[in-house]
Amino acid sequence: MKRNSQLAASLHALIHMAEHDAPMTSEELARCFDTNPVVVRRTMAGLREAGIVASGGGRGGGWTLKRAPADIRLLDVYRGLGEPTLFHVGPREASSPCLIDHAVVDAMAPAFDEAEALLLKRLAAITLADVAAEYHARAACVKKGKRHAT
Amino acid sequence: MKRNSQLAASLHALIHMAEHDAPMTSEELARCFDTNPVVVRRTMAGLREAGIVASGGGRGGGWTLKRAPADIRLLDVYRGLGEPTLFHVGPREASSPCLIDHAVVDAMAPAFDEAEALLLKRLAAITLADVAAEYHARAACVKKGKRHAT
DNA sequence: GTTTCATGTAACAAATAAAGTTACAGAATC
DNA sequence: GATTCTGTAACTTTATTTGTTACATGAAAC
Repeated sequence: MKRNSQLAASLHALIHMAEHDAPMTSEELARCFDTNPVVVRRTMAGLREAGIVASGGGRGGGWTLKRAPADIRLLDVYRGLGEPTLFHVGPREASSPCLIDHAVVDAMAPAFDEAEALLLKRLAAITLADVAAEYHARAACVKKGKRHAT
Repeated sequence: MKRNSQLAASLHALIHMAEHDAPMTSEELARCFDTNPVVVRRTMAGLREAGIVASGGGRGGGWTLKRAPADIRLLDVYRGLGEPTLFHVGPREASSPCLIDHAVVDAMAPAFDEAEALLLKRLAAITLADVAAEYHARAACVKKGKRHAT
């Protein structure tokens, strides 16, 4: 099944913005992921409303972080994207009037709810600054020629 | 996004089979979910290989449970379905050579891995017998006229 | 104030994947 | 041997995301 990559892509974009002094245009960002400027704008629109990024038009315009990276939790980004459905698999709405269908949904739901709660908790514990630090660590390794196996 | 309902549908089917003495044909099961017999066979094929159900052709043929409901964990069913991707959202494979991409994936992965582990653990703790019990409880309520709000 | 460069958004096209369908071969009962 | 079921391949349909085009709007530079 096709995976929703908005969250990963957004984080990627946000780090680029954090590492960049001037605003970045949609086109610059689009080149980073090999996608389309309009896709970038669409995705960023939600993050702007969530107060995570700001956009400016005209010459020298583009996208900038509105908060410090340490102040942006992955959960915030996820929410800014409109909280897309987390699970592929899962109890669909009990569609039929069949009681078995309801029993199945009720039996499965707690497991998925718990997993979702844990995931959101973890996403709340990671900030953009953490991801940036991870990136800098990697960049330092590469400079020293200690490239990872991955 | 479209949700993979195979797990919920399979469980639904398995309960029907548990409640039914004789083998159930693909067509009977298909009617339960308002779907197609071929879809049922396709889904059940994996469960047969996992040793959860058995199928027989010819007159009086159809699908039967191969193990006791108390012996069938939801996790087994999930595995029998080929372990479809659990998450919609999530770190895609780090596609670009960009180090930031890798950093993002590495930062997100533990959160998703933990959530997945928890979910699988919960699915391992629920058996088909539990779901059947949930169903019987509901059926009893309806008989007594104490229908749920849901 | 006009030009230029950027976002904002609507409308449409392409790509992808699940689900549904048709068709027919193969196996088990009667 | 006829009937009734599964097994499976091939195709169609449908839903959703992603990509694209087009153009209106707004901000800075000159």
